[in-house]
Amino acid sequence: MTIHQKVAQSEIPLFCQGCKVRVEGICGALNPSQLTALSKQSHRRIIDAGTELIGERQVSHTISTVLYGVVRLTKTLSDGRQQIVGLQFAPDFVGQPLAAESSLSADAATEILICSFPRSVVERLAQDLPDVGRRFLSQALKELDQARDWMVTLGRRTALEKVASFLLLITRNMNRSGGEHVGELRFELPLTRCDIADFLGLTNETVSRQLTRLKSEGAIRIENSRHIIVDDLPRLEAQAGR
Amino acid sequence: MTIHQKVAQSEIPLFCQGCKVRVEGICGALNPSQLTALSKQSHRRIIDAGTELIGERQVSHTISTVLYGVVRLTKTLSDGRQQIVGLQFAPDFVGQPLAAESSLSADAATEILICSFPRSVVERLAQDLPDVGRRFLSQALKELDQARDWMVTLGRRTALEKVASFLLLITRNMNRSGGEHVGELRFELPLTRCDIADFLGLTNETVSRQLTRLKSEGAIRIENSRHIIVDDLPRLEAQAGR
DNA sequence: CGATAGTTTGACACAGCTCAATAGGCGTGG
DNA sequence: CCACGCCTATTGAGCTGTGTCAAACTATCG
Repeated sequence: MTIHQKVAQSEIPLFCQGCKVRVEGICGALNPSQLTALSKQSHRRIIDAGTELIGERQVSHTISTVLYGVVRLTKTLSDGRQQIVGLQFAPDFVGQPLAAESSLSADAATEILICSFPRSVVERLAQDLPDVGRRFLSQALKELDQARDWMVTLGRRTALEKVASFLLLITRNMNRSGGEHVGELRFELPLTRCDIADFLGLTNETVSRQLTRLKSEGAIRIENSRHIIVDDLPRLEAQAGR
Repeated sequence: MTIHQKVAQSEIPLFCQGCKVRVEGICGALNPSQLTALSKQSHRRIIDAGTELIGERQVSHTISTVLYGVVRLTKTLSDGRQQIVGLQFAPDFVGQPLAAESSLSADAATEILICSFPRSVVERLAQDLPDVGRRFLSQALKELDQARDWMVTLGRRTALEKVASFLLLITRNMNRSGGEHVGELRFELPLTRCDIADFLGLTNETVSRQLTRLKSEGAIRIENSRHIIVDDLPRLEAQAGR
């Protein structure tokens, strides 16, 4: 590490040092002094799995960056039918940049660590710094693309293909750190069978059946029902229905 | 009309006068001189139904505003299964503001009138004028919200509810001008039965059956198979499954 | 060690798909 | 003006994938 880098790092607020998503997330668009200003208005906290962050049709005055864990975005029909419309992993953010009122509810799917800012502060930043605004637009477009990809899965894939696609999605997002993985891939599912069903537009029974089918065909192994090992990634990809 | 308004209008480039979507669309964020500059780089054209505007995985250097008609955004799996992931009505725009390469294909569902700008010009505008950037973000968030609403429909509604929801969507977007409509609502469907099926994750046969079911239950009338009359809006809304 | 929540498995029903035949709308050409 | 052909929509009959309901199994925690 050069002296210059040391100085640059020392300017980063203590609060943000060691934050794994600082570079990728919204904060990546800020210089050290802006980061210091923002860090004074933000606070970080651990939240239990199952806790609701924002309710449907509820006004929220904070925007949060996910540092660890998975947040589940759901929509619910009046008769109780539910659909998960998005999963937020680090370094995604939760909360709407323009509208205060949410049209969906956000829950902690797993235990999560988030860093929250007042909406007003973030909006001022977005107004003053084009780079911040562009990051918001960029995340919105990324989420839009993901949502549309998922629409194809919901509308046109079979149950087996849906479950395989879901496992691939999780594989990609839970193992983001390491780069290329050769051989076996293993991870903890961040969702219950019911959640997976709500994400895929299926029932938990069907999800369970398709998982055992993938297991019996040798693509995956299941331990503890939450812990999955992908033995044959190409086969799983084929079963997802390119 | 006051004198001031007359002067203001006279400053608007001839090209843009009479453009119905000028205020709502992206152009609404521009003052007359900016509008004049942009209008010199834009051109308007009528495009036949069925014409492809942007292909999947294709680079596009223009961004267009829809002035009239309906544009269909689709994703296709390698085996030919198709899903319509969005419909663009006036004054929505077509084309990605940040990425050049599209992850979906855009077709004219009906005959359309669009106004196209070079991507580079629009991006410079977005960079220089916070308002333009905010309009892009705002449309992206609107589309994200629509996509997520549609995910609920795809994943959790029955065929009847899907078709009813589709008719409501069209009703809202084809009759946007008039405000409150009492009594009968009538419109031309911008999509064939196959397109509707691709939008709803169904087959054309199922779409057809559910339409006749809605007809026989008295919610709608069908003339010419494209021309629909909504007799009982509340019933249609009930059948969409709030 | 029992209680509770989540998961798997089975048997059966039915919504929606597939395949196939018929009907309707519209343009072209005789 | 009617006849023909093409394309789209409708209707029918049977099949299948996924949902429903119910029971057995597993893990976790007090």
